[in-house]
Amino acid sequence: MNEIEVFRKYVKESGLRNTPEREVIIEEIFLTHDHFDVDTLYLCLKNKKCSISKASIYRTIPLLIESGLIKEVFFEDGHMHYEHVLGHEHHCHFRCLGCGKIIEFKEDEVMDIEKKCSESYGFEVTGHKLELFGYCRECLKKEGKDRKVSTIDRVDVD
Amino acid sequence: MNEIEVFRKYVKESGLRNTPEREVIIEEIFLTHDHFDVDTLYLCLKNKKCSISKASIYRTIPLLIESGLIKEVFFEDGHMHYEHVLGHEHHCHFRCLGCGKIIEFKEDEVMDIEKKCSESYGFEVTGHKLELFGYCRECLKKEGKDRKVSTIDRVDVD
DNA sequence: ATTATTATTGAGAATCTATTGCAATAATAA
DNA sequence: TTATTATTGCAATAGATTCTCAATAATAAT
Ligand SMILES: [Mn+2]
Ligand SMILES: [Mn+2]
Ligand SMILES: [Zn+2]
Ligand SMILES: [Zn+2]
Repeated sequence: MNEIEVFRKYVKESGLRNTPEREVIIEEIFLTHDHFDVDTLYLCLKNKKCSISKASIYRTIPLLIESGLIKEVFFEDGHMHYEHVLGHEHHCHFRCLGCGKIIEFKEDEVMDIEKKCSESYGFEVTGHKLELFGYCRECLKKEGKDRKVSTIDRVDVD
Repeated sequence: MNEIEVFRKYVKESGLRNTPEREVIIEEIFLTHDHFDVDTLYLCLKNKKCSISKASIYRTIPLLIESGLIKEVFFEDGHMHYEHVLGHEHHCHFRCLGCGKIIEFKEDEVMDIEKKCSESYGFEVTGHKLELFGYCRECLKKEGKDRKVSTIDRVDVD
């Protein structure tokens, strides 16, 4: 089931109505794997001549979250940033405090924490959000700082 | 060094000036361990007759973050929520999607992830934010759901 | 197909959060 | 005590999101 089919199913089951505007929004969001915010999405569609009002975009976002197509990633510069979920493996985010860059990385150990938390507190954990802060390799080089822990030059994990 | 002393030191070293307004804000923030937002802080001080303008509160928040006294915790209901840091052990947050409750818990394993991330990518990791989502014990009981993983009734961890 | 029902749209107004300009005030240094 | 200038409070502003409402169109019923 692709993103459009998922949304159609969700819409039907929720007693809502599907519209071309919503499908255009979904298609644009799933075109790239980048993080996005309402304004860039709005301008992007405007440039492609398939302009959709901001109100409709704002009204569609909660539906896309509810249907599991997108999720909130981080709040920055006064507004929320999102990413699509379907077909995009779960990952964490590293934010460089030097250059502002966001770097994605995969990390399974958080699942252990989830499990431990379930067992210990009786929670049902359905998801998580992990963000690391610090300085990226480029910023460390630029400032001539040394990395704290290691000097190995690997990029692969797991 | 308590929070006021830390702030005085920070202010001096940064070439800023300390003011009674700022100390009132800090004292209020360190009165309880609760999460807070600008508006509740403002109203709280207003009720205590030590009213301080919202502009000053907004202008003080970045200084408190910079000096390491508070940090951002989560963005909810259209605005940021904070907590004080000094004298408050680092912890993660579990958010119940049922009742909205935020539950704090301690978790050391994230440090391993930080370390692994440093070593693998050459980042200098200075901090993290981990949030788990799901349903708390009370909400699970209310809905008659069963917990996924365990039925043990412990609350202590580590 | 036609009609009825009502969710959705777009435009702009309204609301809410956060920032900024400015004159008065007050913290620090000389 | 005086000079310097950061800070304050207030009001204006900017920016993000929600809301109002009339027109439109998706779905269900006929
Ligand atoms: Mn991402
Ligand atoms: Mn907390
Ligand atoms: Zn960087
Ligand atoms: Zn709950």
